[in-house]
Amino acid sequence: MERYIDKSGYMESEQAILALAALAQSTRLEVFRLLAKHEPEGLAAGDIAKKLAVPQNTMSSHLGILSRAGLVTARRFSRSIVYRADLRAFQAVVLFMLRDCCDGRPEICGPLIEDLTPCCPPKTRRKAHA
Amino acid sequence: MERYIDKSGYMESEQAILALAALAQSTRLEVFRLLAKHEPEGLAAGDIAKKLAVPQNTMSSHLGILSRAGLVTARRFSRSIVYRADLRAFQAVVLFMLRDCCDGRPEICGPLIEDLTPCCPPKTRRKAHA
DNA sequence: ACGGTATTTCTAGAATGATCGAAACAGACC
DNA sequence: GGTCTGTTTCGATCATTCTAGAAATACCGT
Repeated sequence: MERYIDKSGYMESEQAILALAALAQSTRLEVFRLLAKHEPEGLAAGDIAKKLAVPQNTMSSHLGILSRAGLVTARRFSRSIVYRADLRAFQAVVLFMLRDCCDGRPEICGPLIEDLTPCCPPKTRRKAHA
Repeated sequence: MERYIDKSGYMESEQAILALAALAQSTRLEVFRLLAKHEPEGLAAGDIAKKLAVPQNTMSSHLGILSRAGLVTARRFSRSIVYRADLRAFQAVVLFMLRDCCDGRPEICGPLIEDLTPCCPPKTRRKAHA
């Protein structure tokens, strides 16, 4: 891990790896999807732990990892700490992954982007296939 | 990890975690981006190892992990084994992540998808910011 | 069959990560 | 201050992953 420092664009890559590693764990993946679903209100740490049936301290550790990865934000409301998914950060990771894809030949990855409409097809776009 | 088996949609989640874990490692992330850049021709295992300055056996292990995660495909050409990025599989992971996002309220994650045009803006879309 | 090239499997040591009990910390209410 | 509730930090254990040397496999040319 400390061997790739001299690569150009390393900082961004390091950030992406932090995010991917944070998501590559079942509990944390569920947490992120749960928080994405509960945008923009967010959810308190205890509620997340309860909902996913994980001890509070274990969940706290996971939330810390997601937070350090920049994928969630934490804000205190009196006693509770409300977590929210940072969808912009997630978007940045995806963009990083696809940045130089196909070396600028749209015919390769174009159709890929076509279908990237998860829950809400934007104005001028519609899903092309099943 | 063996505690979350009874969750609905587990198989898909397991697949996503496999992919995310595969990408959450600097060498493998570089490999995937390198292969994405070299679509659709692909690259031989040895060339990948050389390009990223990693021993062949270590690289082979990484390629095996990416392959088992479904993110790359391998095909033999005489002596060489040519690897290719499976961008469809990557797309599936992203779609899984965003599936139920915002619980069906387009105003939340709509703008997110707006900007998801990495290298090749599709027909009716153009990049909105720098 | 032999030698050479390309790649993978085997193996083991070092490093990293997950889990959770127990203790500590922070805020709210009386 | 005392005592709840909500959350995090500490510490220890257990499991997983990274890495690469050495050996094995697969294919090609002669």
